[in-house]
Amino acid sequence: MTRVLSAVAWPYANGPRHIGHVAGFGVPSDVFSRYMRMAGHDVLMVSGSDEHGTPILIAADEAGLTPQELADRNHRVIAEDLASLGLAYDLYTRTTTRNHHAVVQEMFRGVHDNGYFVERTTTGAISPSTGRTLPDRYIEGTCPICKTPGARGDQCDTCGNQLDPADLIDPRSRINGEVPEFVETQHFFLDLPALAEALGAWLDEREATGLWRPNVIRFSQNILEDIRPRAMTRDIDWGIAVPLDGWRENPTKKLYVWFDAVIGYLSASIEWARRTGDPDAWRTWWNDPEALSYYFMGKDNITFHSQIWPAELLAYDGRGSRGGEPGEYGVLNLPTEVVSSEFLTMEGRKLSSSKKVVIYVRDLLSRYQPDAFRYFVAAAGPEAQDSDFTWSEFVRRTNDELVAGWGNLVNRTASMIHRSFGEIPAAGELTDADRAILQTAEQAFDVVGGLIARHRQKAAIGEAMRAVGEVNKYVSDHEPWKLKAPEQRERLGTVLHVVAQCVADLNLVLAPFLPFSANAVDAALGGTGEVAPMPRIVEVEDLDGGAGYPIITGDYTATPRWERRAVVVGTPVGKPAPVFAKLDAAVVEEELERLGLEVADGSAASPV
RNA sequence: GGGGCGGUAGCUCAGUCGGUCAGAGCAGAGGACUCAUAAUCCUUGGGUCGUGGGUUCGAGCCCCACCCGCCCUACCA
Repeated sequence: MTRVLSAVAWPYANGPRHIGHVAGFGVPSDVFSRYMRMAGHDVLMVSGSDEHGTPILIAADEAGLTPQELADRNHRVIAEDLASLGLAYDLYTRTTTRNHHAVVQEMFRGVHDNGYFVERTTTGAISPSTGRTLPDRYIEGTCPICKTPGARGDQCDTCGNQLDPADLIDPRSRINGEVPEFVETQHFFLDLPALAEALGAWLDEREATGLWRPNVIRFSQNILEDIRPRAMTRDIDWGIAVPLDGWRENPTKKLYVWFDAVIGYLSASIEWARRTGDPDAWRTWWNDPEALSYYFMGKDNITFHSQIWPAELLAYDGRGSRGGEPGEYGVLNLPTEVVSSEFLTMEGRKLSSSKKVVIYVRDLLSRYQPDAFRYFVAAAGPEAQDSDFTWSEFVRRTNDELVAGWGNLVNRTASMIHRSFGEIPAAGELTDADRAILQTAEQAFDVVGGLIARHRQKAAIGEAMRAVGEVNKYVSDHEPWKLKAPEQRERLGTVLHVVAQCVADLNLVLAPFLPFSANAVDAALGGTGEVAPMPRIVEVEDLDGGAGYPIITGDYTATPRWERRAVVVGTPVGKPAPVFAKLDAAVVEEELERLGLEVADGSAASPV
């Protein structure tokens, strides 16, 4: 047994999350974590809502709410959505807890005490009325190069040139239209050059394992070449206070949201431990060098997980070129693997909440089964390259593969057993063909499990579905519906027993991907319907006296093992109800209309 | 501008060390079967592997240039 930390990217709480987000970090991390639990490992899966930073402030202003009110609202929505998808977190929390603030401040002090912050004075834009930092991209004006109005402070979308916001002609705040003020301001910069050697050594060691996806390791090594100190504080009044005298009291100096967000993996582990009643329980995942940690995210987050976060850990531990000592958390493990997904597009376009090219998780789940979406993501998601979600493909995958392939196998199996025996029949003498199909089903554990462990979920579910096809073929080849004569009854029982065993095997193999239907399939074959434990939302008190909030948690100790469980002869099997809902072909048009797209020629969509 | 990734059948995508690597699924065509949500099973057509060079006995695979798409570019998260 190995301890495995599943560190899942923290959704940003400026609004509800769309299917691209959960396809990138949600489904893959849950499939992996469920599998690792079944394989007998001690998994701790943590995440939470990322609630600081400028975009939250802006969204709150637009909604007429305080940032905390906005974060409260969105945290709840996001948590409910993730739980509805069956994502089995041990703890899904948030960054506005007092526990998180305290852990972040301890990390800051550790890094500071070890000398890995440098103070620098920079020129930055602020909003005169609020004193808040105005990030480059929240300033707009006329491009000094191509003279196009509406250029952003960081880049002109028209001519593509990178800009300095101070050079914009007639600069304005995109937030409230006022003229930004450029002021000198003091900030703490993480001294990444002093950590570069240690980061490089860690990446080289990781590369040597051959496990990281090539694009992730190469990208990570590449960004090391031009490494500079990076500001870890901001002029903003929403966030975590800088825990130093003279800074702590300053209401407009806070820690950079990314400095605190990645620490969430640690703070959530600590919060989980405190809630279990064993406050040091997190240490076996973080201080034991044998423990493994996997970080799941979209590709836009790689730099924060393969550079900023390990740099924070190395600095806290005192493992950079300036030396130092670990703080009270001890020497913390660096990531074993940064598992990054690519991007999901929709109908050929980039998903964008602001441009309304979007399907929110909640909307999807209000109309379709979570497992249908999970299946699509596992089978056709952006695992190693961008992939496209289209409604026609979603309907096809659901109807032709899930319903017609797997659902039908379950249904015909249960139906025949119910009609002919009413219970799981005993097997008589086995033929070579019987043994062969049983072997195929049992081997699926090794084949599929090995692929999931290597983060090759598309190949993994493909192998599982290939095995489903072979069992369907076995049923067709052996035509149990023709074995009607009394002297054929033992053979009929044998065939149905074999099929029931194969279905039970493949159900466990598919359980990490399709947890809801795994329970339904188990029940259809007379089981208890509890092969895939589900997460739940719980309202909790803040551990340190702050406001209460909802979390996702769950008890996953009943997870079955990743191996064949012999079906029990005599288990009653009732008349089955279909496990998967077949989708009407009309949903393609309905959904495209909802998106403001129209069907062009049956499959492709074009703008209205 | 710089860095990275990708372009393979009508569609969506696999192709690990250069050597059965021209592949799968779907869509199309034909057949078998009727237990099952008209589901299942069998057979079958179809590709200049983005373009142009190069290395090699041999190149989707390695090298160079170019075209197209996407990501990052450090004060969005």
